[in-house]
Amino acid sequence: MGVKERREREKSETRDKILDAARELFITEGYDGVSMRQVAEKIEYSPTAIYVHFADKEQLFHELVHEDFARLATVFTSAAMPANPVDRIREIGRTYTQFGAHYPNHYKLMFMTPHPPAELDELDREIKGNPESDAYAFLKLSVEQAIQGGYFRDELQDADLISQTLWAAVHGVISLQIAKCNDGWVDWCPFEDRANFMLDLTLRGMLKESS
Amino acid sequence: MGVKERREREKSETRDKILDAARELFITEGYDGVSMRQVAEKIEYSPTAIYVHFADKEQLFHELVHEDFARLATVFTSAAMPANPVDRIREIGRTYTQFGAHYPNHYKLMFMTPHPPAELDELDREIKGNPESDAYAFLKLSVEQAIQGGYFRDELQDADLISQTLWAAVHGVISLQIAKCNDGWVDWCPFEDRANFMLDLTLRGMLKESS
DNA sequence: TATTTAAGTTAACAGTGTTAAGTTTACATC
DNA sequence: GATGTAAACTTAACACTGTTAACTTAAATA
Repeated sequence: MGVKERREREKSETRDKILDAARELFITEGYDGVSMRQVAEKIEYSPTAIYVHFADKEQLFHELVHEDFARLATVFTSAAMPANPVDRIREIGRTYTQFGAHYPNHYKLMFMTPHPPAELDELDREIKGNPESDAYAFLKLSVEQAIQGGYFRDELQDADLISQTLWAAVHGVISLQIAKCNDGWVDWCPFEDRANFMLDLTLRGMLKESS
Repeated sequence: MGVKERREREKSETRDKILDAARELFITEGYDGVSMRQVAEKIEYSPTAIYVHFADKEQLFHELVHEDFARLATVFTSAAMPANPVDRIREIGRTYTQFGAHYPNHYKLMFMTPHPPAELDELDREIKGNPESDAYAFLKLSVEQAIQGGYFRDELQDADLISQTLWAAVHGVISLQIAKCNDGWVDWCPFEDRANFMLDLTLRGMLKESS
């Protein structure tokens, strides 16, 4: 009676093939630069075969985004993260920055492209809020520890507000870099300088002592 | 001999009609949500008539972006801007935030969509660097005044780095709001709170006295 | 009046995401 | 072993996209 299992395994294998091909293309070519036909050709299936596994292009993309959210969270938890919460926040920022600089198309898909609401499924609800699989939750945990450790000024108590603002700060540097790196209007400072300065600035704005 | 002038005027009139129609559609529907045929229908021309005035969709979009850059700069200079450079920087941030919150699709086009390099033409070079028509130049001027006024910590001397980081900070809040406002993963704090906190944080990180 | 110029149109091409209908193939049941 | 069923996959097609080439039209010039 292992037939059903094998069939499911086979199905999820081609599903994964689609995901892998799509990821590779999306990363290099961007969302609009990739067609369903290209994805199909890469795995030597007909274009419509994809629709057996995914409702549409949007959902295929969504699936990848979720996978890579989780992967980013893994990097956060696995990497040698400092014990000190403030140092850890800084390290999260650095990791996040590198992720964005390294995979700009990927980053664009994940954080710069508005998606329709897209309800959370069962798996999502399991991941959400878990610091080991949810990057935002990991950041928030570190912020909470920094608050409890008395590192931040006393009036700063809202871990969500602080986390979201830190995130936005680093995201601002990355996304501006991706969207505007070669427009002629602004003479950009080196990306790394901007990223470092942003982290210094926001952390200094929150820390108790201006050592 | 005013024939040539009249013809040019007529041509630029239909050109403007195209721009106005395109703007209205782009703002509400976004770049990908608008087709050349829709723009054409709105002004009751054939789709290909647009190509007499613009090389392609990209350039039509580009033209709008430049116009609105200039318009934003006008708001900056015309509005009652505080004389104190730090207060002015704060006000610039507020104005910019409102612009983004009010015209998200517009903002997306201007600051969240990567464009090809697109060389500057004559008009562009005239605008660039002029605080009255170039929003970035206006911000940078205020930052320079804040540096010279001794408001910032002494090691902060690079007006470009500071301006770009301030811009990135506010941009981070706005763009994250636009791209991720209704994803289920993060329980977002109110947008205004995040924007205000970001301005407080970055300015506090730069100011001399932590009053 | 004939010629030129250029704005605007029609028809078409190659591409897109997606759907409906048909095929194939492997399993389950009689 | 023949028959029925389910589901992965394909073929053909639809309605759309941005864009080009060839044509029309109308006005200004010579």
